[in-house]
Amino acid sequence: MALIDDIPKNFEPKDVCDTIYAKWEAGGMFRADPNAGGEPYSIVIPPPNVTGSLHMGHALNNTLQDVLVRYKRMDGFNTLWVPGTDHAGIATQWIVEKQLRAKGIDRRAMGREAFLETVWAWKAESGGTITHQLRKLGVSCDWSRERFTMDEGLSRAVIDVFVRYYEEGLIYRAERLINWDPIGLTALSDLEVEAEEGAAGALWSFAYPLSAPAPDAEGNVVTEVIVATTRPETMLGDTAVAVHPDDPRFKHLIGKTVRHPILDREIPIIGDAILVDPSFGSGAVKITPAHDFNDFEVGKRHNLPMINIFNLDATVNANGGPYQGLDRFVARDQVKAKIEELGLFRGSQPHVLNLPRSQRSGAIVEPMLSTQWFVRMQPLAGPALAAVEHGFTKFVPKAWENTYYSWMRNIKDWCISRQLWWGHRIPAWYDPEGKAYVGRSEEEVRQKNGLAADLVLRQDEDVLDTWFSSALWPFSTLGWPDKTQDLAKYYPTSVLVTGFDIIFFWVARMIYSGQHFMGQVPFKDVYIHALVRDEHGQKMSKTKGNVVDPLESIALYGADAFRFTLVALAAQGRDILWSSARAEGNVKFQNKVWQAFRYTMMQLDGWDPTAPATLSPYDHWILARMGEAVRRVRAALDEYRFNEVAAELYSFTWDELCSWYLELTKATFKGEDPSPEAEAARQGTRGTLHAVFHGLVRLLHPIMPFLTEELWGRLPRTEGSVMTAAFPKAADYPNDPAALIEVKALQEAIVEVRRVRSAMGLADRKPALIARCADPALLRRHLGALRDLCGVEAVEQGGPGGVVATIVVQGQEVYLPLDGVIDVDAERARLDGQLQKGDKDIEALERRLSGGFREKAPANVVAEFEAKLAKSLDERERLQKARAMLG
RNA sequence: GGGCGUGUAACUCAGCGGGAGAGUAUUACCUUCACACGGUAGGAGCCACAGGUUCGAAUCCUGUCACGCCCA
Repeated sequence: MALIDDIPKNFEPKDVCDTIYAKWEAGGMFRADPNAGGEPYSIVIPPPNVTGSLHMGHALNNTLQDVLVRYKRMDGFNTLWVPGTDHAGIATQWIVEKQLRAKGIDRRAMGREAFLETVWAWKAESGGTITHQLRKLGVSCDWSRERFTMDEGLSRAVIDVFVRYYEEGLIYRAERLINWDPIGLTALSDLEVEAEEGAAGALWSFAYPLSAPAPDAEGNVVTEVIVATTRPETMLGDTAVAVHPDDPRFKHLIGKTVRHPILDREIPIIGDAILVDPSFGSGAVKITPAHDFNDFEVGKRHNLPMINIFNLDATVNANGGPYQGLDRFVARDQVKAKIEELGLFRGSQPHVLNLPRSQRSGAIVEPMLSTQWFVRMQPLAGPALAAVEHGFTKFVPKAWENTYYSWMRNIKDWCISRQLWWGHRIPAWYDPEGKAYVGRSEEEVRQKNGLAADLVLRQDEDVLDTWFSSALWPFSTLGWPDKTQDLAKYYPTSVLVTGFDIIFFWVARMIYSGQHFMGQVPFKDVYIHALVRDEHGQKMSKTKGNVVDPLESIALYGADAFRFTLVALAAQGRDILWSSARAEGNVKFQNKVWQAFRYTMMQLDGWDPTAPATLSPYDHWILARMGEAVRRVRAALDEYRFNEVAAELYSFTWDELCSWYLELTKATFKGEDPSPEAEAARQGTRGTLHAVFHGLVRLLHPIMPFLTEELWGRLPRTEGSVMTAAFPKAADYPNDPAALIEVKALQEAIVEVRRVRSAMGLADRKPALIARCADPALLRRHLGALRDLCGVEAVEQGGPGGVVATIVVQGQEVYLPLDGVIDVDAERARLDGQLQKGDKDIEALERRLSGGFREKAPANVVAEFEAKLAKSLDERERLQKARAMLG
């Protein structure tokens, strides 16, 4: 039975992918062994939300990591890719709360422990979803090392870090103005607040009456100070009015007071040059230190009282007097009405402002005075900045380093406590007086502080920001704080692959955490990829408007073509617009590889690697081209130029291997010549076909793992999995300049003959043509190929005569007698077209070569263009002669 | 307000100092024994606009316009 009979006519990913993946996983092929040899190459996965499901961003992110890991694994590195998931505190807690609410259950009513049990149950139920979806993508991560940010080991790392930071004075508890989410009822970090830009608001002005009228510089009596605000309700918490100390309009009022028109209190007028811009608004500013970050700073500078006017749900509290109990926006309207009623309203104008919103709940964030835990950032940021500045960690593309720098240079202390239940509980205990003790456990706290056994301690109710644990991911997943083999072998990791949206949230925090606890940055490179625009409809809506589900895409195109598409689209830039047309094109590519393989297998029937074999120029040529392709693919992979990897594989496979080499081998196999020379040639070509496919399958593997595994299993003389076969080296494929020149000449001849045929309206191979030229040696060497690829049956020696079409190959006229085949007019028209095109070329080249080009351009460039011009001129001359002969 | 990015063929995008590229779509011809998910040949672009640097600019610089993102 012939080899090809075993091979299905088409590649069916559905039928084989799951089986292949299961075999890899069961075979332990993803598993890393720190004791094995090889230079380490390690990656930690950006952990997706444990209860999430795979979206296009994950698909891109993990495909790129898998490409790198598979490449390095094949290339002899000791490779580890650590997978895992993130507990995603706020997001997960809210999902579960919502589910409970649907059943009419309130989490507070059920209590902390019962609630956490419910969350764990939900995690158990849905937690496997995304990791199973990742498997569909073909990722080769070491599932035996899968981690979860809340598992025992990582929790221990979190507690340890908290305690160490605390002991070093890098974590403190204090009352500060923080971002408060009045719907989620928790503090947020600065990063969890997003600005809703361009919200329509009003700049609303009112007057504070002076407690005692005062004369101004010109002696006029001043009775009020006008202030403007976008949040009138906050006047309930005003504790000052600020003016610029040099503003002649107000200078004399500094130190005087105004009367609060609603609440019975005096408010000082202060001078503050930092906050007040005399040219903005009235030049006077109301100050609400407890509900505005700028005002808070003013309050600290001037020792102002800080009056909190809101409850945690952003209703007005007792300090708001008559408005107590009202929602902040209801209170706003009532305050405005009251001011108008009091005759103090002084106008309003439309104002565009940025509304701070909670990233999770969408609530308008309220700055609130609150006691929370913070990480002191300055001491950590310094070394983290230096690490990138000195290149210990490199961002690719480099431009992202500026983003990192600008954030790190202006970094503020990080509020890490969250008023949630799902997360790492803060390891702090309070005695009845409220004094905090920090330690790894209540026992440790008691022991360390010599607390009496009967002293009641109460653990902090709050949990840590999820990113606090994510920040430790590159070393906590490797076993830290224990000194593990994994840690010794695989830290620091080789590269982090992630999107630019979490440079601040995650990348920066991992860098300083790694430096602080491991003494080394956590990764050498950070590859920042674009975001796939689709599901939020930002740009995708233009064409389809639909969310693209990676699992649907995998079902539709197969994981390999899907991955190939993502890689091909992964060029530098900020956006990737998913293109189903590209995906469809890559399904065709996948099929092309399959069909080329079928052809190869057909020809490998009768291959005897031990038989005498000689290589044709075509064999030498494809091997040389293969070497070049390997060189380029490696270079592109090494520099994270993923789209170039895909483009190179595509064009080598299709445009060189399939379009030329496979076609050229047909002539070799068609000959029935039984001579030993002919048989040796056939064996040589069989060996070359095998060598090329043996290399190509490995070269394609990192991007198309399933297809290549399937092919590898069918290709003779392979063993094991392609996953662990060596990645091709350029040196495996000898260069052969003579073959390159020879085949280039042949290609030129074939293309020229085909053009004549096309222009004459002739079919590709019929009728057969004869070529005639002065020196037929070159063409005669390739008669088989000429016959096969452009229907030239014979090459004669001779000149023009009769009705001929003329082409120029390698500077030699080649005549194609066309007596009785075409009329002269058609050839005249064709030559005129050729000449016109040639004239355009010559004109462009002459223009380029004029001016100062010869003097100023580098010699090699000058030579290159002069050669081009000479060739074009020569060709034109020959074509003109041919044209003249036709009259 | 500060910073960054994008504007290239009908569509989606590469290229980012040396004669304009890919996929899809499109035109003509071809049911050739790997592949019609194919083959052969072609058409299609003042590379947003205006200046400048250079022998040479889609590519570098300046400005303008449009769209997008980040930070305050």
